Amino acid sequence: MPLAHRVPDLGALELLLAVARLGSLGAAARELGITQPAASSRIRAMETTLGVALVDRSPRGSTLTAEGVLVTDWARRVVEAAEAFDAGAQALRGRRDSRLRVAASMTIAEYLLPGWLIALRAQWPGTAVSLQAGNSALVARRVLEHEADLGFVEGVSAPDGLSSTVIAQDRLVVAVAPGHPWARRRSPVPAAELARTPLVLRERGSGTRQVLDAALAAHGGLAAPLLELASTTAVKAAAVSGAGPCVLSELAVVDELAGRRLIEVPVADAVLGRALRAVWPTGTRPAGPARDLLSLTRAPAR
Amino acid sequence: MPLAHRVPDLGALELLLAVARLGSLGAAARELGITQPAASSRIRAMETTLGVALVDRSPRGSTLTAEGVLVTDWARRVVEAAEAFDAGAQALRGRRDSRLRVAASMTIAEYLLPGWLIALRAQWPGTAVSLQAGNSALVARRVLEHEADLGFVEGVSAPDGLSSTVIAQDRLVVAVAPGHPWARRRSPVPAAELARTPLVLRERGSGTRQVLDAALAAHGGLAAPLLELASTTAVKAAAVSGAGPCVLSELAVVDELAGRRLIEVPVADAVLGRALRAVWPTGTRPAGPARDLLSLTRAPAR
DNA sequence: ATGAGGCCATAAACTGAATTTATGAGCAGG
DNA sequence: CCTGCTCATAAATTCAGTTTATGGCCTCAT
Repeated sequence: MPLAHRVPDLGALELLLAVARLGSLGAAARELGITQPAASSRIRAMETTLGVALVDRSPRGSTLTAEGVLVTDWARRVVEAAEAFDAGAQALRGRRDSRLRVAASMTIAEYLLPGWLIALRAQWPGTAVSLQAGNSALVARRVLEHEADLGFVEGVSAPDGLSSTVIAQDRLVVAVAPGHPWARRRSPVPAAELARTPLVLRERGSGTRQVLDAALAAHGGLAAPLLELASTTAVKAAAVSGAGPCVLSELAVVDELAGRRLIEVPVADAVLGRALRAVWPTGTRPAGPARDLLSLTRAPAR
Repeated sequence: MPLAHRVPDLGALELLLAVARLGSLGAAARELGITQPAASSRIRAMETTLGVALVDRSPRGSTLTAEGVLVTDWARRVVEAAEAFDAGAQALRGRRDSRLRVAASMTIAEYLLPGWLIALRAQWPGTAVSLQAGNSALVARRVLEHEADLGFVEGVSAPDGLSSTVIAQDRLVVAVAPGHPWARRRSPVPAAELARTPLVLRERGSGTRQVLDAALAAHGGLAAPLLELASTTAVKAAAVSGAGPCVLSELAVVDELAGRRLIEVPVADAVLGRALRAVWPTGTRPAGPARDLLSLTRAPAR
């Protein structure tokens, strides 16, 4: 039952990617700092547990089989997720003495920041980053007190005393399980109907909840929630299992929408957009590493 | 340097998710079939290597710390990628005697199929699936010869002798590295300019190349390629490192676009869309597991 | 209050898997 | 025909994760 027994470990997946890239077991082994027999043995172990030949070995190198190409592509996605984990974890560990101290809202820290950190590392290696995640008020305070060099918040406007630039546009999405009646609607749901429908929501006080409250105030205000849950994950899980419609940041549900575990329900007459902003103390322009990071996050025309 | 030493293994990540969900080390251990001290030790090891406390332990259970929530969310993405890997790998191993034999083009097998398989497993557990990946001609042949119950191809029209339904709309995307002049263009690139620009492409004969050839035939035809590479991955890598513009399926570059390693360049006057189709022998309607899978893949209005 | 039952931590022995060292065999190219 | 690359095999070693066994802490119910 546990996944870990059926999926090769990260080291083996990384090795497979190196073999694919370098075309040789031995070269891949050298790159990863292990010996060639170890690499040979790991690849072989992988092939036996998967039941598929992955590489064609020859006296002048190894190339992937057709199945190997596919497996390698799937492996790449696992390794990329692990890289994002690593980038985030390093920032979380890095503390006060870091060259770049970042404070970010949960949503941004969770979905966007790891990617930025990977890009930052690629472009300016050696930048030590520390991350503090929390709500908008915490981010604002850290930046104002110069405990953070750069902050990231989602919200309609920037907190007092802070300059900001919009780096992306987020959007709240109404989503339901595929079996829900709204999943088959052709026309958008009127905001008033959304307002009077019991929803699966985060608890009062979350940023998402506040935006939703404001957007539906003109349409009669939010009905009593169907469920009030403490985390984005719990809200998603409830909605996927059919509890009812949920409202979450687009960033939080892209995967579920792509995998059709949730279906987006268009809404009419309500503005559910919100800006994602980088913020810094008014007066001081971001410089050094903060400026580098900012340049990576600027949203293009999309 | 190797990633595997800094990122906890999949078992530990899975354990962390179970702890988050169940609120207890012991309960999580039971679910994963290990003993409580083992779970305690793994979580502790994780905390020391990450340098961050992840769970608040108490005599009546364990809850995640603020950092723990973030780490768990990042871990979830790794585990989800591993689940996709597992689903794909199982289908690759499953052979002739499977209840559902699928043939799919590389792009679909790589990006879409694992998600479908996970959904299929969730909704109809115990369906044994076998997967054969290859080009359109191979998929068509397997389906015609009843070696596969269902096929998935990308292309303008369905192969002869096969019925089909469009399950999604794919699109070829022109993308460049952020430093490329086209990345800062405000106006779309005219098709004629694209046609006379040397591009980074897959080798002649690939589906992507064929669609591009057809689309640009009316605009002077493709210029000699800047680079001709054998795999989608190689094309992406070349484009990311600034070799020049590449043209790839939208599915292949969503991650790079989201992480701003590549920038999409809009193109005027050229139709770069193509349908993704499920195909089956004319006459026989998909039934049983094939029908179940088909129902999962039908594209909604998006 | 006091015992029962949940939770987690610690210690020591065990097990097994991954690794290294050492070696051999096949193929290309000077 | 030797040199240098490739990968495979075998045996010894090392190390990490696990289990078994125990103890402490807290809450709840008697």
